[in-house]
Amino acid sequence: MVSPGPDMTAADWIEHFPPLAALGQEHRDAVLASAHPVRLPAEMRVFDPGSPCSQFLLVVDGCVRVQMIADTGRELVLYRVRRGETCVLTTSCLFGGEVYPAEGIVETETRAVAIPLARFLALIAASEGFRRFVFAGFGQRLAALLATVQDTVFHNLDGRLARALIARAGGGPVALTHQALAAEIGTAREVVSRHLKQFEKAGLVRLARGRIEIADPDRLALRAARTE
Amino acid sequence: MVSPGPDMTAADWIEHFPPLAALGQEHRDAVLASAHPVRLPAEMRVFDPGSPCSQFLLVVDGCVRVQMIADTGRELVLYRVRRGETCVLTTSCLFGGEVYPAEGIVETETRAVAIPLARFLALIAASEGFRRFVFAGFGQRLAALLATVQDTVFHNLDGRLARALIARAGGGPVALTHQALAAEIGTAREVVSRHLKQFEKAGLVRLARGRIEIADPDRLALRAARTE
DNA sequence: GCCGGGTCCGTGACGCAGTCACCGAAGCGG
DNA sequence: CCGCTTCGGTGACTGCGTCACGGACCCGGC
Repeated sequence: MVSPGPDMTAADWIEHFPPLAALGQEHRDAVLASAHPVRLPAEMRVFDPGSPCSQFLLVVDGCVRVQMIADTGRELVLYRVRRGETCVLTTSCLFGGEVYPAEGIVETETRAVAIPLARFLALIAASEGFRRFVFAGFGQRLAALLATVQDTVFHNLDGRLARALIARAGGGPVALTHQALAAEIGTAREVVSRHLKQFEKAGLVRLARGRIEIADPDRLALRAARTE
Repeated sequence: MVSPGPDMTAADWIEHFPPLAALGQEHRDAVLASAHPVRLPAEMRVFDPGSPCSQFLLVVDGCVRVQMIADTGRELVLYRVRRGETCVLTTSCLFGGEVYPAEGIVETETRAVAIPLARFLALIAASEGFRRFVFAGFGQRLAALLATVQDTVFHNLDGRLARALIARAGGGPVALTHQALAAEIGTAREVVSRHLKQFEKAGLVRLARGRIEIADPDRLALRAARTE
């Protein structure tokens, strides 16, 4: 599933990865000795529900999307792992000896450093800096994850859709399908289509096949702020 | 918020708490030196959304319920912390320096050992056994938490209610209000009332004010198994 | 060109779930 | 016995998810 990239060594990557660069020479050497640099192409499935988890992953560059999938096919994006971040589920599964409860998909080509479990545990034991890095990121991502869950369970679609639109299309018109938005907020494609049509009628967005453009950012932000 | 119990010393409690008993003499002494035994009365709010988190908590005996609350008043029980367990949110907040994103309510009088952050970090650094205990429990609880979330987001009420009934009333008739069941599965009281009435008509349960009794465990279990 | 298949979107009908407003019934303390 | 509080029941309405289907667009091959 995971293979070394052809053009960079572990040392190259780690040198460009701030959290590890701050580790201190001794532990950096330890990581260098056992870490595998990996290159993950876009669209690749990094893990599925039920996959065992055997190595710690630091994302150096790129973006991995982590989502749950229902039997019916409905999806819900939990979070994304970006440059300098780690995956809370991976860490948790490593520690608990569990299998993944969700799936991970590479969104844009990703470079990462994989650290085998034994080496990871040794680093945790040896380096306070490494512990701090792992656990602080961990706590922050879990908090964000719970906020997502709370939003999905308790808040209505209008606001959730507006927030997802701003997150995905806030920087200008962007390729984005109704299905992708539906997965983002855990609902069905038809529902998103209907709401988007309302937004368009209200002059908030402009729609084209496979593209969405925010027409009135201020008023859309107003909708996004209402969390009922 | 948290005060020492009057009748037991930290040593007494730790001696009766298997995970700590397995720590080895040296680290047990370290815990003894800084841990506070606490006694939490039923109904007490241990923490609220926004509370800072400054100490690690091991539950020696009793039960603490952890739940999210929406602005509208709707609730969702995330998990319970029982004998020998720790709270995944507490651990996560400690590591990440976050505030609690949920609230904790004591269900039955609870005894616990509180370990201040500094001592907790020292133990994590020093003892592999303690690390294993903390992180293994941690991973398992996070997995269970995500399963709860998935259930709430993707599955219909019938099955969720049946499962909640079995979990709460499976051991015989029990004091249990519709409101409590609604909070358990993250819905509204009226909805639970209507479904329970259906269950009663179907001969699955017997209802009385403030009490619910399972009349036909086998057929109720069938409903609980259907996760659509 | 134009034809065919795949992806994306629109829509109506329907059923389940959440909300609101209100009421009655059961327990409990004075 | 009365009044208060908690608990449960109900109808009307809205929002959302599901199903079924069809049309629109895109991109390849011919």
